[in-house]
Amino acid sequence: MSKRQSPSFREVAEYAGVSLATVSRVASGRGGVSSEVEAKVRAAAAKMGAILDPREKSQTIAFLPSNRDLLHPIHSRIYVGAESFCRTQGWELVLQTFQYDKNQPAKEIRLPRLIERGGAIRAVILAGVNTTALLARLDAIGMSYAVLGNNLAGDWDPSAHDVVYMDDLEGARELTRYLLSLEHRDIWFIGDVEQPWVARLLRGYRTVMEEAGLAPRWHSMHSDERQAGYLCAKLLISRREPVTAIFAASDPTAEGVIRALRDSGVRVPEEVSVVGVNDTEGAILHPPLTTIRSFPEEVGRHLAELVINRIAKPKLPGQQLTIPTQLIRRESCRVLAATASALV
Amino acid sequence: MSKRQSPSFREVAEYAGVSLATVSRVASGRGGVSSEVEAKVRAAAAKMGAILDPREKSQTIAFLPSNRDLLHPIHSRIYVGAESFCRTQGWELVLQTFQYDKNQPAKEIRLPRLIERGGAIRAVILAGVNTTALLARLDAIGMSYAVLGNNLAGDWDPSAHDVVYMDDLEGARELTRYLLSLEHRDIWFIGDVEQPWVARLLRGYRTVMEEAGLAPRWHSMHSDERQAGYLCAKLLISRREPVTAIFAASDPTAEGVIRALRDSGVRVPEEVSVVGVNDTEGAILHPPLTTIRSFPEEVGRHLAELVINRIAKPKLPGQQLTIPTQLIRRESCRVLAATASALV
DNA sequence: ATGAAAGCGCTAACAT
DNA sequence: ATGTTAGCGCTTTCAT
Repeated sequence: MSKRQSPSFREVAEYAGVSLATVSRVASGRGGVSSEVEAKVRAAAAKMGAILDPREKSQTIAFLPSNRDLLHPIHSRIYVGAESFCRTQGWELVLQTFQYDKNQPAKEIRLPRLIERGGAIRAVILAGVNTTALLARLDAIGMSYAVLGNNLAGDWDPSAHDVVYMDDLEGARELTRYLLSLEHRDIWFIGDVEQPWVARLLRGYRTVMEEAGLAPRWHSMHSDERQAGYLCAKLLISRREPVTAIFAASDPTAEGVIRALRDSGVRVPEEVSVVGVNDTEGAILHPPLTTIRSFPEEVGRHLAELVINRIAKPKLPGQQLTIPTQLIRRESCRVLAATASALV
Repeated sequence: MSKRQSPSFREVAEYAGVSLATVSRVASGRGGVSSEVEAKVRAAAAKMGAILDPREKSQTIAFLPSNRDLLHPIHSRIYVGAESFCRTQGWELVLQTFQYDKNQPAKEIRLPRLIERGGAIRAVILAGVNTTALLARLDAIGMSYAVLGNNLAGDWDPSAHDVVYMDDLEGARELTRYLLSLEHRDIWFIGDVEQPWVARLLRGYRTVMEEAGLAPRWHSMHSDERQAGYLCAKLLISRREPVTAIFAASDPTAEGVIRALRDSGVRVPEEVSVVGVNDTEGAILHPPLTTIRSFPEEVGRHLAELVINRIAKPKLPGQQLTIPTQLIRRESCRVLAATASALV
């Protein structure tokens, strides 16, 4: 056990030429201190290596996949990537699921106790589905954070924050272009459009379809991803919609779609091509699924890097980073041949 | 903010009829206090609702899936089940992956900082792959815990601890019996036998095979589960081993097996039946996989229940709980018909 | 092993 | 807005 003790408030006070009470006031953020004196105190503390905020002692960062019941594989993998980077830097990373209402104003959000109270947690990585109110809440308590940009609902200005994006918008465009390159024209989009990232995928799909002079068509269902895929596909079939390819908003959704098609005697990819998103389980489906890979471990690594950098240099302007996706061509798509879809 | 303050050491001292210093000594565990006086102090503190151990203030439990690089879906789901139970009881649950050497003695294990230091964490749930040294370490620092029994290597006495088991041993027996009931006789077991839970599955398989007067046969490979399945199955094929059914030690392993068989032109289940374990991805495979379901959320719930109970009643004898598994019959198995396996 | 008393680090109350 | 002073909660020292 090292005796490494940080200088006391009394010592900081002497060094800064102020009273003990003033240092205490600065440290507690209770107010009643002029900004000049506060700056003087903070400068003194920094120079002496004194710790005013007990959080500075913590070497632990929190990873919050907010507002998700289950622990999505993507988020597990983001955590794993972030954790392993943290470890190399001497930091530890704990994960805690937590929920708050999407309409809750900043002040009313009850943060996890480790974050709210005491100096247990030094900084936060936000994943999951978040609102700007949570960012405001963290700002208010002076907690540093980096955030996964994809799932942040509503309007906000990313430039003021440390943000990492998975480039699913471009991924969706690439996927759609790929289907077009296979001569498909009757391409449907299936997913829960209420989810912000699905809305963005839809946007990418629409852009490319419209640029190609085609009518984008989609069906949305707010439900379990897999089930939504199954039910939406069944619906398309029963309505005898013209369709030769289906863009599913996730791999599980694609799995549901494929199962629905198979149950209805429609062959994949011979009659209908199917693509998914994220490459979470595409490799083990039958047929193996064409999808876009989104490198969650890499995303986690960068989130960790940004937040650790933020801790070291609080004044730094916010950084934004976009991780490209990669089209993974497997066997669930086929060039649209003379053998038209059974459904047309 | 409520003013609920716990009684001070001074008050406890007065109540117990000892000095402030003695209470401080008891609280810090520094020693130099007779056991009678210590008991008197603790009794007084308990009666007054005073907090001697700062951990008592914490309402947060840690979930440690130890020694696993990735965050296995099973462990994610155990966490989710445990977290949601904790939440209903007013507790929070944080997850942290952490590694230690299997040969490390208790004293040398570096625990996560939140657990080692300060009063951040009240108790621990151990999942992942653990050694008895970690249990000893937690005992030494007076940290309450419950442990997932399946993955604890080596000899130990469960009766002294709070343990939850997934009954994979009986699951393996049931699965083997099921294959026997389909007339299979040439049944191979594939998995990484170095993993404690795989060793137990193998034991269940062997027991039933031997009771049926059949020779158990297995192939082990220390590798990625999926890849191990693929390579072991390929090996069986290339060696032209007689085989009509394969017991894979996990669903991913079964997926590898099925892919290897398909790549070699062997049809599942027509020529070879395949089963998996844990039902993590069996439902989305093709053909849908017969497997045993192990209810990880339920396991998590019970782990949380045991550890919360332990906090409330530290003197209670250890409790052990076994969660049964369930055979899930899907389409990857077939009654062995006159059409003998292509490999025989 | 225990207590009395001094000391440390911080907060709170009060004064200006 | 800042300093002075008192006080709280706990640890440490020293004496027995």
